[in-house]
Amino acid sequence: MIRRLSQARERGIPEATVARLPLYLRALNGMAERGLATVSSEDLAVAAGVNSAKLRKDLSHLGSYGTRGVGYDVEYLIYQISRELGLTQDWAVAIVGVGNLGRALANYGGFVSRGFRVAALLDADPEVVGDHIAGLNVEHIDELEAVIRRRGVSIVVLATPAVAAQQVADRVVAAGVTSILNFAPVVLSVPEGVDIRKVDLSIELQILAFHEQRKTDRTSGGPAMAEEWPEAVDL
Amino acid sequence: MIRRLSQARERGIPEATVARLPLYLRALNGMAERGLATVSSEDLAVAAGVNSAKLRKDLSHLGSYGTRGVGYDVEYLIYQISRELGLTQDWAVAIVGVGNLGRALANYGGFVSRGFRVAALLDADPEVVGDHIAGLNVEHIDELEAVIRRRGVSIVVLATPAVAAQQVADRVVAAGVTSILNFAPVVLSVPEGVDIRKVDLSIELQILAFHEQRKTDRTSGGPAMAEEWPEAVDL
DNA sequence: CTCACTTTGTGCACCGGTTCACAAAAGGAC
DNA sequence: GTCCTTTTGTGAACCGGTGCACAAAGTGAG
Repeated sequence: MIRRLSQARERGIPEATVARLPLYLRALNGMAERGLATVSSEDLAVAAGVNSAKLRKDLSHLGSYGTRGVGYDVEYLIYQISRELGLTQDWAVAIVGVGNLGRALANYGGFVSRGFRVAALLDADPEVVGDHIAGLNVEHIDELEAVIRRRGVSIVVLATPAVAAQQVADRVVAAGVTSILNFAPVVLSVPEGVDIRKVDLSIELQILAFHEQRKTDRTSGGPAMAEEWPEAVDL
Repeated sequence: MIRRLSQARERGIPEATVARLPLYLRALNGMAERGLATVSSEDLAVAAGVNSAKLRKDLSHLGSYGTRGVGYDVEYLIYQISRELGLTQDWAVAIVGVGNLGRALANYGGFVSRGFRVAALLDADPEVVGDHIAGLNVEHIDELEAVIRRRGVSIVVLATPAVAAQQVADRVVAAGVTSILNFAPVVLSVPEGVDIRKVDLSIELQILAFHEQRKTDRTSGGPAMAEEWPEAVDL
């Protein structure tokens, strides 16, 4: 029996689906460790914290890998998702900026585990250059282009101060890198074709604060709406 | 002239808008520092990296704070967004888990700067308890409930290992906290009414890898689609 | 074989969010 | 005052994503 692979995934998986595939993968790995051979969309959906219809639609974008009346083969599905995400190959990652966050990222086990390998740590501070962190030698930012080229770095993680981020991003892009994970709290501008993902701790907290405020407002009467706003507010 | 405040924001600001307000706020603060008095939606949109129509619609959810033909008053808009996000009050944050990531978060300046104050650091490891980090004494996780109560903690940041996260989340919720920022790579289950936001470094990398693979696939011909999959793949 | 049961894959209606495009409003020149 | 310019605020079309609900496809019992 021939699978119509090119039919189902001929062009483009929805972005929302791509963002959930790692979630499914993590749940599936846990199941594989516990020795489960097959799993229903319902069970996997619960484990991943999503709706089961959504899960089935997501998986249908990769191809028709389930068996009606049975479910999905855990190992096979792990392989298919891994391949789709590109985790069957080895990605060399460079971390720029070895402050507290950069250090944390370098030591973060989750990076190394599946497909990703921290291939370089770079910093501008001569005080930090030469340090050994997570088995790696911290190199000077001047070496950026050479390191990217020599070690085949294709993903760069920016953990620099905000002021340095754009400048480093420009050099990284010029060196041919097209995937950047940015932890600096700035809006980076990069040419078309370069993918940027942003993780912003303070934004996450502010969103939480908004909802928290709503919750507490509700219990203590409506908000006081001043017509004039306090002129001497210190922001 | 009386502003119809309760009209525009009578109930609920769209979630997508809330997520962008911190972005606008950051851009506005930069402009205030540079001494700008007013700003047009176009300029602010560019600084925040969004479409100007979207920005205007977002701001219109807070009220009608612009002046046609002129733009927005920078200071006034900063105040309105800050108030809407709940940043005019002081939020006590506890960080649970003082590993590399917890340490990085504790030292992260962006937390303290606007409205947030790290009020406690907690860990289960006796080796770490008693350490001084970022001017705070690391306390034992047994003190969790007491610390939350005594210091009025309303937001908890989870930076624990994955296995401990759910357990800590349960205790935190039982202690009355309803806002959690989770860095552990697990799907937490919490009762209705508790807000969870999740930051997952490895998921971000996997999404980047997916797009990176697409880009490189395109340059080196279509992907080779094996009908049989390698049986002895090591995942 | 047929029948009963399970579970996938998907058509379709719905919904939140984005974007365009423009009327309404404000300011300035005269 | 009128006219022209600028920029906001929003109606309406559009678009991607969600979830219901069900037909199709598979298993297993008899």
